Amino acid sequence: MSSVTNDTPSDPPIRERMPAAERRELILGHASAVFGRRGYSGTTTEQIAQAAGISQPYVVRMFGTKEKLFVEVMERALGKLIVAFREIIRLRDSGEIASNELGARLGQAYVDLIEDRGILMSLMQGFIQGHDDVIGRRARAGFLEIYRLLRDEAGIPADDVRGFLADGMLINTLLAIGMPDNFEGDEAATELMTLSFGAKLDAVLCVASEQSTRPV
Amino acid sequence: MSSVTNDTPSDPPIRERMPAAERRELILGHASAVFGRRGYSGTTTEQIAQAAGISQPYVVRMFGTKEKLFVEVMERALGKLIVAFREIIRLRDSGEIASNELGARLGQAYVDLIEDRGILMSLMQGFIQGHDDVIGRRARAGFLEIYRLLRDEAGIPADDVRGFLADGMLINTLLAIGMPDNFEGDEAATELMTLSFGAKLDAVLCVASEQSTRPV
DNA sequence: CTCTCTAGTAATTGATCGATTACTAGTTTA
DNA sequence: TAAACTAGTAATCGATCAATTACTAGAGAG
Repeated sequence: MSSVTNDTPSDPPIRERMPAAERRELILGHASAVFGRRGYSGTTTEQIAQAAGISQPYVVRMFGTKEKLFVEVMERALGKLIVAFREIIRLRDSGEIASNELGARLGQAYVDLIEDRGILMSLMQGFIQGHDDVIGRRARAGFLEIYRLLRDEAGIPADDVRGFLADGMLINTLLAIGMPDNFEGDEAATELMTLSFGAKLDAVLCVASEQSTRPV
Repeated sequence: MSSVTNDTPSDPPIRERMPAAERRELILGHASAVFGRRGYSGTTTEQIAQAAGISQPYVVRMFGTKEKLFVEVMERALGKLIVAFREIIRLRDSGEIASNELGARLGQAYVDLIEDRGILMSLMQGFIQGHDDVIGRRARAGFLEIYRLLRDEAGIPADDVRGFLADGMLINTLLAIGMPDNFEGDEAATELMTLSFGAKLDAVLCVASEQSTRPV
């Protein structure tokens, strides 16, 4: 009797048995969503297990500890962000987009990642966990990796990179605070989100209404 | 036998007995520091009690629940932020500072609040807790309160307010990730912090070295 | 001096959570 | 087809934590 409470990542038909590598990726996806919403300490391995439709001990045994799972989630998120940015830089290098468009396109690539909210949110939850020895160290390294990527690989002036990251942190904060799901037509909230999410606003509010009415 | 492990807020000589109102404020100060570092779920009432030099049940009984204590910490932090901003606006209204300086002075007022890191950090920990019904609701209201204050009372154009908040969120993230305490001379980290903290960089690194070598 | 608050603690409790152990069913291989 | 490995679960354990209870000491009022 597998009473399963599935979560965001587009529930594929519940399969009973699955190669470890595939199960691993599935767990990471759900863990990303739950950690992203509830934070590291606020998330239980049981919540992740339920989201992934498996038993709690299996989650723990596959990753060793909750902490190791969280670090893997962070690394996966960071990896996806870096891939997205590098792709834009590649398009610039190959002349497919103009140099003066680079910043805007990178910004769009960032906002596009909201679609899977777990990516940006689990990263942010890691950033906020700076006091933890192992998570904090990984988070700082990851943050600086992004900074160097934008400055050195993309060739963006340092203070523009700072501004870019600042915009990103505001976006993260608005998502983490749950503004898209709970603004209830508030005029100030609407204005601030319009300015922050730009053309992606519709998508953000759409993803919000999908993901807000769910358990976990 | 009062074996006391005091925390940041400039340890006054340990007094045995104290009026409730005074004790309350003392607890709020220490709770702000601990919640700011470890987050809501990551903090135990015992850690707050040790920081404040009292017993764990006393902490709980004075505020009812951990959640109520956290909300009070948030409200106190928000209050201090608003007071700081209103003071700058008042100086502008009374002509003591020029209108075109307003943004810079508000920014400085924000950065000055880093001195007591608990204020900005406990607020940020609240922002990140958007999924929680009661904390999230309060956090959203507080965030929008700051937005309206800057836009309507200070009269700053909406998109400049957005930029201002973005800069603030980057500062918060750099503090929360523990960059000032752990950058270890890294070139990129130094550059980013210089750009973000500006003239306050020295003070930030100083507070860091004071507050990093402590328990809790 | 004693009565009565007020400020505080020690002890404990029930719930929760991460982790471990011991098991089972399904799949592959020889 | 039997052996060996892989994918999974159920049961449980020890630790931790917020909260409650029941107590004690000190200060002020009469």
